[in-house]
Amino acid sequence: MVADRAGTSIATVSLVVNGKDRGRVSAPIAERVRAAVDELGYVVDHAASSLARGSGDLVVLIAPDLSNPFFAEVIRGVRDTVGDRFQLVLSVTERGQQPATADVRRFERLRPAGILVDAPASGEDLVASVPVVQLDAPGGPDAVNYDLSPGVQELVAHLAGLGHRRIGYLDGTSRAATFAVRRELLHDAARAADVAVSPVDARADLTVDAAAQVAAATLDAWLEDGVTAVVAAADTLAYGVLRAAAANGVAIPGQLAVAGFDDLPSSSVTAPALTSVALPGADLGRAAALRLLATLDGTAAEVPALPTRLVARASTTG
Amino acid sequence: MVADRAGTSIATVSLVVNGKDRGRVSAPIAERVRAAVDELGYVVDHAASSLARGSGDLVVLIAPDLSNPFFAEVIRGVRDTVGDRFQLVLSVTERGQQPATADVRRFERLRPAGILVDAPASGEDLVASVPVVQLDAPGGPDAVNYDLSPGVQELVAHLAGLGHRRIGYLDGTSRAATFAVRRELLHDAARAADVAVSPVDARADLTVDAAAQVAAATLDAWLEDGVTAVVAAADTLAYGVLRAAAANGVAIPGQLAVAGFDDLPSSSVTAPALTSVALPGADLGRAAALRLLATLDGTAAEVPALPTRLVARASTTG
DNA sequence: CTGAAAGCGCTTACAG
DNA sequence: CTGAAAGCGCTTACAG
Repeated sequence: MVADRAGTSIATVSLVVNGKDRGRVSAPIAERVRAAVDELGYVVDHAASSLARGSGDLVVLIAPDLSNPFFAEVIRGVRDTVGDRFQLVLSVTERGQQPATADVRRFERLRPAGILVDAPASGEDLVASVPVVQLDAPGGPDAVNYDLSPGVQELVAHLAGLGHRRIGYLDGTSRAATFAVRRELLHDAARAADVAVSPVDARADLTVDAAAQVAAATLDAWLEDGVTAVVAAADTLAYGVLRAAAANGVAIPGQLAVAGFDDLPSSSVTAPALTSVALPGADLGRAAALRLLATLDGTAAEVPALPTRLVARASTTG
Repeated sequence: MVADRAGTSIATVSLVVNGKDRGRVSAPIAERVRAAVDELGYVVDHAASSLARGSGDLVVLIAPDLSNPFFAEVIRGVRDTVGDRFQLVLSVTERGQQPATADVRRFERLRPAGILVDAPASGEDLVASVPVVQLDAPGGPDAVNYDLSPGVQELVAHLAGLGHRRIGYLDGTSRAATFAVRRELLHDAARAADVAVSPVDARADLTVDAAAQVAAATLDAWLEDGVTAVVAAADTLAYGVLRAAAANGVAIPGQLAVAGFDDLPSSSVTAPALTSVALPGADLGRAAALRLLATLDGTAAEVPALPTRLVARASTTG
């Protein structure tokens, strides 16, 4: 340890550097240490510090593949909340994969203070030797979730109000539990509103390209089945429907109304602008981070589910 | 170390776990160790391992705020290349900030094998005790860059060919060097093609919302100045122009043609679809990761600049 | 082929 | 108020 060139012991330096010098180290000595630290550009070694301490100042956030811009919002919320107290590091899964137990295990090695897992594969048992908080993981323990019901009900009421009696559903291939919930809630709401959901099965990876391909292959089936509106499980999927419809001369919303989930920033500039159930990503990130911090402080805070609502735009209203 | 319940020494376990047992540990013993490891769910402690070894198996990628979906592509390229050999961890800056020296310093503590820095603030001296490769950092040492010239020239030729004689430019507020280069190249290409660039100054943060606001406030000035086409420094900025134009009844491309940089996936579904200089993000990530791996292997590979090209769509062609 | 031992750079009781 | 010492869990010469 170079900084004992301040003429003091290693232990004293450690105390000062970690701000534990209150009433343990005299002011002039602490000052000398700080000066030496500055001069030498010293920075405490994370590995050694974690080892000695038992755990470090890292918070890791494991998120699905970022091709869905929704996660950028979530990350921003986490980052703003975790702040300076911890160092946030991110990990993303491979394209189309959801975070799973193996990912948590791999990051446990880093001895983080805690782990955040966004949209994990359902049915995984995400326990670790450090606190874990899940995001958007309906049914999971220690999860912070959206309350999707109001948004979905608004959406169905909106479509029913516009006269749609039969809707198609473009699902994601994702194994995240939230997608199962979206589908179910939509079916429930439709039943209650006396709207039929077409049995035509369509599902795609969460990218515009993949969705456009699936939508192109499914458009005819939907129309033949009498579908007048398609709900996609995510905005990126809905973009694919928009693209496929444009390519095939299907008028939106004239022949087919389209809606999604997420309300991404770009959903206001699509052709036409997209109706979507807004899922405030940054809020989710903030809430989860807050919950993790509370757990670390020993003040386990229950976090209520986050509200969702419908944002109606031209892709349904014309 | 629990796993010496295999009836062997700690050292032997370490050798086996790290795959260094070839010709050092007998097969039956190695097998016994592996069995014990499996049973106990043992996983080597990263902090201790890094400490003893001097450096770990982490590769860190420091990227700007992810609200620009472009970076998701870059990350994917890096992830696919860095692969299993290293563990990729990401760090993102605060909204609107570029990676800087302080970020590199902070991650040095983790003793990564190497650090990748995407679109750093220009003028930063990003040296570290571990290899650093920069991405999209014109002028930086050890940088992997785009060759923007061909794309920009195609863009200007495209606009000139459509009869535009005076274009506006919506710049980003980002301090990343790539934005300075985009602006300069556009001016150069315009001069060569006898196209004027309007002196009307407009710059916005790289989000659709911010850009829409700036564009709304600038539209009149552009039109009064005789501008018939606007080039935005990034697609997200161009989306803002599209939104502002739609809100103000400015026809695109009739009254104003619009183009961007990046060619994001959603640029094919905007209203109208956006003309853009395509910057293949995943390729950039792959090239930079390859270069870092080569450096780590001692085989410093020079990586040529990545090609760019124009993708013309309805926002200019009508 | 295997094990005992030193050492990686810190932190934290503990003695002084 | 300060310092000497043990120990965090590994890896790697080194001796056997």
